[in-house]
Amino acid sequence: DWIEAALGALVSAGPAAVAIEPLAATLGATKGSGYWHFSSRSDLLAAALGEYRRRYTAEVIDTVEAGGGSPGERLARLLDTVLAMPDPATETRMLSSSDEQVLAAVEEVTRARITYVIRLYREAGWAPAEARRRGQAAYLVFLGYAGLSGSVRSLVPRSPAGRRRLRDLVLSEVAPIRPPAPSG
Amino acid sequence: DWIEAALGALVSAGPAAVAIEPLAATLGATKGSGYWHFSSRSDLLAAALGEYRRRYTAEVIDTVEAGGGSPGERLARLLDTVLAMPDPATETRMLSSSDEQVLAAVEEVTRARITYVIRLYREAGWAPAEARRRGQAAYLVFLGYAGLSGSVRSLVPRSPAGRRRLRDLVLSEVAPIRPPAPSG
Amino acid sequence: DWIEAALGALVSAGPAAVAIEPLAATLGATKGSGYWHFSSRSDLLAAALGEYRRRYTAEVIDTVEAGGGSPGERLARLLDTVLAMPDPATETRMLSSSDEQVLAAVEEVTRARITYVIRLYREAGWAPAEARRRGQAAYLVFLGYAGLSGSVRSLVPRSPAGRRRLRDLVLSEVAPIRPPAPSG
Amino acid sequence: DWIEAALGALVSAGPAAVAIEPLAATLGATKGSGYWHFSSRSDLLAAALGEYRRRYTAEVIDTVEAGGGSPGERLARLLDTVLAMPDPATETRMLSSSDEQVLAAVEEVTRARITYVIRLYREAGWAPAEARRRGQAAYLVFLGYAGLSGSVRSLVPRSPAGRRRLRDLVLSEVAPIRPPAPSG
DNA sequence: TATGAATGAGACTTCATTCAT
DNA sequence: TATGAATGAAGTCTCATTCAT
Repeated sequence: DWIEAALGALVSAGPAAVAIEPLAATLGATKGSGYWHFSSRSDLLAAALGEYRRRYTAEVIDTVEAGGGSPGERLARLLDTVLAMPDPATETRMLSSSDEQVLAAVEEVTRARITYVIRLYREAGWAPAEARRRGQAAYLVFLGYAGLSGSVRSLVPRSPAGRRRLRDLVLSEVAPIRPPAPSG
Repeated sequence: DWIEAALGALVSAGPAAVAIEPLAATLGATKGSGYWHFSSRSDLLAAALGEYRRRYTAEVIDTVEAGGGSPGERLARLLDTVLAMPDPATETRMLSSSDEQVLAAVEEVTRARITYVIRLYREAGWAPAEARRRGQAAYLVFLGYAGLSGSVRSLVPRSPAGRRRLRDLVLSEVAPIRPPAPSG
Repeated sequence: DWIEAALGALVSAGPAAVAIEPLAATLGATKGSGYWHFSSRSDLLAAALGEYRRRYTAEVIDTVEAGGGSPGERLARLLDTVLAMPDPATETRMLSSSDEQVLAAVEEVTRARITYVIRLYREAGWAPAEARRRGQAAYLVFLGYAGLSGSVRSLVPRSPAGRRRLRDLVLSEVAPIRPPAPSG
Repeated sequence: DWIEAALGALVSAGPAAVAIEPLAATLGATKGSGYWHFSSRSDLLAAALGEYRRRYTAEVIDTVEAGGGSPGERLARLLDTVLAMPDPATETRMLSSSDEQVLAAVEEVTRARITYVIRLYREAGWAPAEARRRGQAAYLVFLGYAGLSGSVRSLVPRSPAGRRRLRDLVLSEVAPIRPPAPSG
């Protein structure tokens, strides 16, 4: 229904597309109906953002955690999941919105995600400062990947094998999760 | 004049802001005037994108090259320059556009930039495949940084010192430019 | 309940405010509920107007009459009452409505009020034509006062003392109720 | 054109009717055209109110003054003019508006008109306080007349003769302009 | 080289009203 | 006796675009 359609618009076309009239047209409903469910466009957007926060952050983390395994295994699964997401450009569209509401949601999900990644590095045995650096670096690579995926696909690995290679690059070189061997 | 104002709008507010009506208001001109200079909004946007390509890619590379030095020194200067750019969110806004024209420009500048970075890694002595991987990783980090800079500033280093630290992180860990010592 | 709220809206914001949606919001009820009680907005308005006719005309006259006294004393009390009414702008709002229903109510209350005032002048001993003239003049002053009270408060006496002065002005000069002394 | 139509709507149907879409329909133009001439509905209303202030206050006073004569003659001409105005309900509609803009205009014209009437009484030889009382009383009668004219026509003299009688009532009884004879 | 005027599409919002349950 | 859901008209506003001068 409306929330599903709003989330769809948000993910596939960005916050600007979360508007009552076009969604009504999509749903075969009238705008009056939209204004029954949501008191304003802003209200509709809030609902879509709430759903986004849930599905694109909390649920992903929960699923990864539910799978268990070592921090490295979980980070690998997390990367596999997020690199395989359809519409990675969603991330970039939200990041580049100038809407306060959107920005607040972006801040929240970003913080939650980075916090989780840093936690994985901590669990893997890295010292706090080092874990933070690596977690941030890994997240920046993800965002960059999402940005390019949405536009210049030719410059970014899109095949499963390519994505696996990128995942391994992050895991072993960009921000290795396996701590250095105890001694030289 | 119009092109300057259009570039300003592009850089500070994104492709969507490159529109004839608001720019006319900014310039104290009339919409009719805008349509004399540019046959359509698309035409105006094309001009702004051309200017963007020049100033935000070619000129930056030329300046870095003109400074000379080792590949490592040049990459360091390049990072210093792009991390210090005002409005880093511009990158994200362009990346998230759905306009074909914008996307074509994005593809062109992205390709040129990555090609240059890869070249630096080549010059530093890395084998082609390795240089490509590192160049891409470095560019992804830059894009991620630009994305966060435009929205969640609190999560990204914005101070000169913080930027220097990020630059060094890229140079020495994420995608080291100094090739491994010949022997163990 | 609904009628009370409708009368409140009528008196404090005019006939246009007697609408189902806003009243439902005020009452914490739904629009559907409103349409159960009243078949249409017009029906609701009719109910509010009926209540208005009762409370703002018949009851006022009855109360004044119940107080007894000479015609002059009763007119004085009537003026005190109507000049002290909260929301005198109600009168003006109804007068300026273009709704047939409202206009019919206005005609009815106006006729009843003027008739009563003329009766007081008749009882005070004035000849029919003279009583009619004075009654009308007195009512016009009241309406003018109500009009200004709702907008340009600074130009109209709002304090109890000011209202008393206006009342006395009407009673003794604008439309004196005490008939001229029989002899010079 | 637009201003004329806006004034027409204001005078014949009240401030609420001064809206861009309906006027566009009336004029056979498009709303876009309206938004070319006026940046907003508020802007259009401001223009209409400006015109109203001019024509329904300043011009009336100027014309009356231009005719010359004693204060009594001028007040008589003023009353003849305003009692004969088409759409007297305009006054009531403006008085009962809740729009700040409209109220400000109402305050301005009311003040200007009452000031002028009081001046006539002063010129006729009345002391300041007395002139003020009479001026206000006369204006209240005018407003009351305007209110009833717009709604309950049957209760108000509409014929030229009836209006003349009302004018004379004001001039000689409600608020006599001829000062009392110097001595008993 | 512009300006002024206008058009029309698209989106926002408010309500009176209807209707199945 | 309601409630929830939906419709549609009417008004708001912003812009890209066109065009005569």
